Amino acid sequence: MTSGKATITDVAAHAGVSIKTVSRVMNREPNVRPETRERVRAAASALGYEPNPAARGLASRRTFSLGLLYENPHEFSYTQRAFEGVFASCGRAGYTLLLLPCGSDGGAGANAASAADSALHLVTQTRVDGVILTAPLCDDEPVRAALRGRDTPTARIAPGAPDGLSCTVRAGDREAARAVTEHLLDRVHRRVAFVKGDPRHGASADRLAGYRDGLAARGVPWDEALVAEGLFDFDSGRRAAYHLLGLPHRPTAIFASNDDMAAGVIAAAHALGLAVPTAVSVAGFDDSPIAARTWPALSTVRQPVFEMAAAVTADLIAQLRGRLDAPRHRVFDCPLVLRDSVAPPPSASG
Amino acid sequence: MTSGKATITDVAAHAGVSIKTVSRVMNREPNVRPETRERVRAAASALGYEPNPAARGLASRRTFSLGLLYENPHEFSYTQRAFEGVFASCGRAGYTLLLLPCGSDGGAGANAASAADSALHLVTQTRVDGVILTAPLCDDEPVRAALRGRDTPTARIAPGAPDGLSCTVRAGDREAARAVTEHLLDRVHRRVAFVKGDPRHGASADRLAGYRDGLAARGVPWDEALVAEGLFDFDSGRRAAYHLLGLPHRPTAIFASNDDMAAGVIAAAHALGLAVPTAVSVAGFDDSPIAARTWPALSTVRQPVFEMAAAVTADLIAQLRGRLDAPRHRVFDCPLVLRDSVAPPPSASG
DNA sequence: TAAGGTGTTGATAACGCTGTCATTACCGGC
DNA sequence: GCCGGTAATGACAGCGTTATCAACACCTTA
Repeated sequence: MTSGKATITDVAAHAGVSIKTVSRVMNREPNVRPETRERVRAAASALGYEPNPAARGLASRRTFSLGLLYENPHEFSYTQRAFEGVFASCGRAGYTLLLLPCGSDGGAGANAASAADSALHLVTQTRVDGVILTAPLCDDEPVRAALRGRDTPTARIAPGAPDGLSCTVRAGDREAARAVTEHLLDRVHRRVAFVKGDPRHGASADRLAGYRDGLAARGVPWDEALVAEGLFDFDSGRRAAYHLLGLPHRPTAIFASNDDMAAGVIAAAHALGLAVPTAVSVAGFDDSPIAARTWPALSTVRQPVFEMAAAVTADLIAQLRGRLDAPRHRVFDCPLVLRDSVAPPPSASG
Repeated sequence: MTSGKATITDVAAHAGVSIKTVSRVMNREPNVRPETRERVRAAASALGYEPNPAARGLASRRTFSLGLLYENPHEFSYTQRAFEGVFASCGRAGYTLLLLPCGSDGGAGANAASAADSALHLVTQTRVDGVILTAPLCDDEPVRAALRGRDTPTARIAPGAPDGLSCTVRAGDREAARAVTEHLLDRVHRRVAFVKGDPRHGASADRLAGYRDGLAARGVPWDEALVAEGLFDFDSGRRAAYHLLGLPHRPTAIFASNDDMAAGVIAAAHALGLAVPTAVSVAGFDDSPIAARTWPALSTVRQPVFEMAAAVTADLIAQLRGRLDAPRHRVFDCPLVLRDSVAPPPSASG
């Protein structure tokens, strides 16, 4: 194992072929005699040869790397789980991943225009072959316009709606939210409140719609008073819960549309001296790590972020490789995860 | 703003200079007349020129990118906060960041040998200029040996001990752990238990030493029975708490050496019907996001991961740029963050 | 046997930049 | 006015790959 300074020329000389043949072997191109292929392989590994990505990129006008754009997320560790999934697919395909953080102010008011600028800048500067957009960037029109302008192939994780241009994955947000709502209605009472998510996320509207669906399915009338605003972060969940639990006729269950907000709801209930789930039931959404760490542990919906991210990334790479038959849009099911934050059905009917 | 296909040759022609001069301007090299520099700048921006990183890398034998090696972390969001800090410094310096996940099995028994292999492979394959190692990889001897063998400049975030070769940042783990212990001792009682961290992390031993220091400073004898094993994850914290709180003469305070374990301790206490902090006080370490999300919110120690990561990265880049006078080792202070999980001093002395 | 594939290989020109070194312009001092 | 030194600029050769196209070997088929 020589130090990795061998070049393709060295390998060619060692194997007694031209550099082009070595290139063919390294790139798994067809039309090389198996015997030749093997000889080149042997020479390459004997010399410890590793292709130089810069030279490869220069000659082929490709970088074999993708960019992952993200904003500092409210959603607890959602982004990191997405990273892992994207990585898994990149690794398998021999791609490299560049992370491109957007909107430096990790706070609430990330500036969309500047996110687009930084996205554009980073994409042109680093010349990635494709870009992956996580929520809420995937629904950010300026960012998307910038990318379209550069003809950058794009994958989007959890956008509001698929389009004709990019690969997308989505969770069955609406169906899952409906299932949670029905679960709550079946196990507890009639007064199930809902905490909305950040309106910039496409999923927020879907989850709200699912809540309405669930209500309708169980014949419970929609009550505007039981719907509170939220931003997908802990604090907004807590605030919403203080509001909801302070209502004259307070809800007996709160469905927060993500886990971080649900954790806030639990904290607020504790602080108000309301036991969970005895006095209030709580449900979340995502099955993020925090869901198993609250007390009581959160009943929620498992959003398979890792698998979703891995899948779109694979689709994007397939597309980059010219496979036009690759799937473009996927929807993942989100099963219920029942833990301890929802009260069992009352023994006497309510 | 033409589409970014302009090359250095176009800019040179447009500005009426040689490509070498354009190169000088783009690289901020000295010895270019201000007037010339300005003319080139104007031409570059008129043409929307962006240097091609592959060509640059090929010619200069540098990639202007760093690799960040990490393992799937037990520590809640620690890694992600480190990412952000590393990014901040990379962005400022015009470097790009490649994430290199190690030890694919995200679980407890990450294989050290394979981590070294994958580290080595990724480094040689992507030819990064330098590598940043997060805990516990920063103390992994096979990984470090592999990097040394390639002469890859390295920065380490939170290693057990600095060395002569790499840039490092560490937190004042020992001092902070001592402060927590003293705080607990001062506000509560004599029986303060300790939950150890993952022995692979250098910081674990320091925090334990700090606990001993604190005990000694307050004249409280060391009691082996009050020290439980842990692995920095929620479950190990919960298990340790069940053990500790089941002791005949149980502790009245538990100092878990990170926040995720402390969250486990709180969950266990709740489950056992012991109110926090009335019956048991709990303290954590890190001030990770979960610390503010438990109920009651966790008193802990703020480890400034973002700032630490940003600092080492800047140091590493300085070194890559040949600045030999750049700082090599930093230690950050970790202030106490007092919240609601520690009982106030008893009105009658204990 | 000749014509026309198909599979396999190589020579050589890019790719867009930086490094090296040569060249020119300009300055001050004697 | 000549010399040495330094600032400013450019010519040109790589850097290590891939792409293009030509060349050749070998098989069919007529």
